[in-house]
Amino acid sequence: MVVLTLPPVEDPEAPAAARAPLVLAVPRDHQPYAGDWSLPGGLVGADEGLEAAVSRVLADLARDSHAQILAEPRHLEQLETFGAPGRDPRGRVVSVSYLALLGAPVPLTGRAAWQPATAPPPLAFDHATILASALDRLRAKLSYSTVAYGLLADSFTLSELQGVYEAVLGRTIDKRNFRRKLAALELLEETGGQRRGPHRPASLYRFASGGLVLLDDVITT
Amino acid sequence: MVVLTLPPVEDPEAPAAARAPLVLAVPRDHQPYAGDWSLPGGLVGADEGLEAAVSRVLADLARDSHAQILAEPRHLEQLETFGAPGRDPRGRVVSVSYLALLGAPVPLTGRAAWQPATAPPPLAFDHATILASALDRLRAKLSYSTVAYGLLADSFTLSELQGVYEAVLGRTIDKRNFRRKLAALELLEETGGQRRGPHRPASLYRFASGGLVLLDDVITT
DNA sequence: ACAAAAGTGTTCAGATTACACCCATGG
DNA sequence: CCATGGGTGTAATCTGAACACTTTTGT
Repeated sequence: MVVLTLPPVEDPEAPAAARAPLVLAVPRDHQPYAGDWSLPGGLVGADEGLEAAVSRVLADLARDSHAQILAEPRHLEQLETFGAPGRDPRGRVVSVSYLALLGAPVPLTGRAAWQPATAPPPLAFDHATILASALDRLRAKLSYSTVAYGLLADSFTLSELQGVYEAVLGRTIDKRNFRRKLAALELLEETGGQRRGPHRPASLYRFASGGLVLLDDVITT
Repeated sequence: MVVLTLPPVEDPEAPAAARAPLVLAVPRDHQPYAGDWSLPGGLVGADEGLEAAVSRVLADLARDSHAQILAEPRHLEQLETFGAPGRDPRGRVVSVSYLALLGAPVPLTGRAAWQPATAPPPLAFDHATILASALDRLRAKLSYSTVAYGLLADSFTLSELQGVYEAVLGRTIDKRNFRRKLAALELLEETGGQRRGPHRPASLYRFASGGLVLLDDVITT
């Protein structure tokens, strides 16, 4: 289970790539790999669907961390399945990895913690591989779908949306071109609300079609 | 295991969509779903990797069908993992599906047979879902990668390559634009060989980089 | 008034589309 | 000599990239 999110913007002057994704990790205190971090996971019950097991793992995490929002990620999708013999020294384990996206790094009270996803601490088993595959998938999907919604609140400003693209793709995007392209795609609708601050207020938007939409091609501007 | 290929061109006048992909299927003679067709598969051994199990299943198929080529598909990749309880009435089964591509529908001597993938006979279990997901993936991937190589021989003419795109995408493509784009991508190299027939000989090409290459975007012409 | 982010057009280059004819060979 | 598929160019349009200033608010 790879749970990813983006930290809030701290230094607006910092390069886009500096706002790196965070991943939810749990420290291991038993062998093997004691002291390393691991991605949360769990066994699938004998009569449990894969999605059901994912929900259960997330619900447990939410309880342990006193962060209810973890139980309802904004986006959830299956990634790869890993089954090399020897990936767990204790015996044969096949793991079906899932990607969960959250709108913000909610504070966690338990042992789980947010770690930088692009430069994580040492990870147990083949979890570094699993994490890398999740990040690749996320980056690829930003380009041809609306997955960005998974990393935002229900309503958001155009600058916030642009910030998600910049943070995940690791480069800056031209504001005017970004907005023009977005307007042409007709995916967003104004909520009517505004985000206020020590500056001109920004209109809030939402994705017109709640969930994931695949595009022919691409936000690359 | 979804093994796909394309039939040879029969009527050059027929619309591109008429050359529909074929899928390798095996008739079931036991309950449940006796009389239906199923996708080939097998159990993963206790100390066997997933890829190793796939190779074994393919090798068995190749032996039963007297078609050695089945054991070495041109392309192989993991697809989705299916684990809903009740997908097999006999008990809990989790299936990791794989996509294998072949350059041609080799003749089969055993019980396995080629079936039209887009309008298959009744399929057992959730195999229709698995097949549909494989076709979706193949179509999507043609647009942003060189998977087409999986459905061709080692060397091929530009018209054959174009035929793969037309058959899988189900529409015709302009010959001159297709070739111009391909030239710009610099993915192909001439083998020096020629394909002869009752017409001007065609130069043979191969993909310069043996395997799969992902493109920024797209052959859409 | 000043700082901060929101919002908005135009120009240029490269890419994509549409479109039709001659060429080389086998039979 | 004819049928068959192989191979090639150009003009019109669309799309993507680069680029800077004015507006609205909070303090």
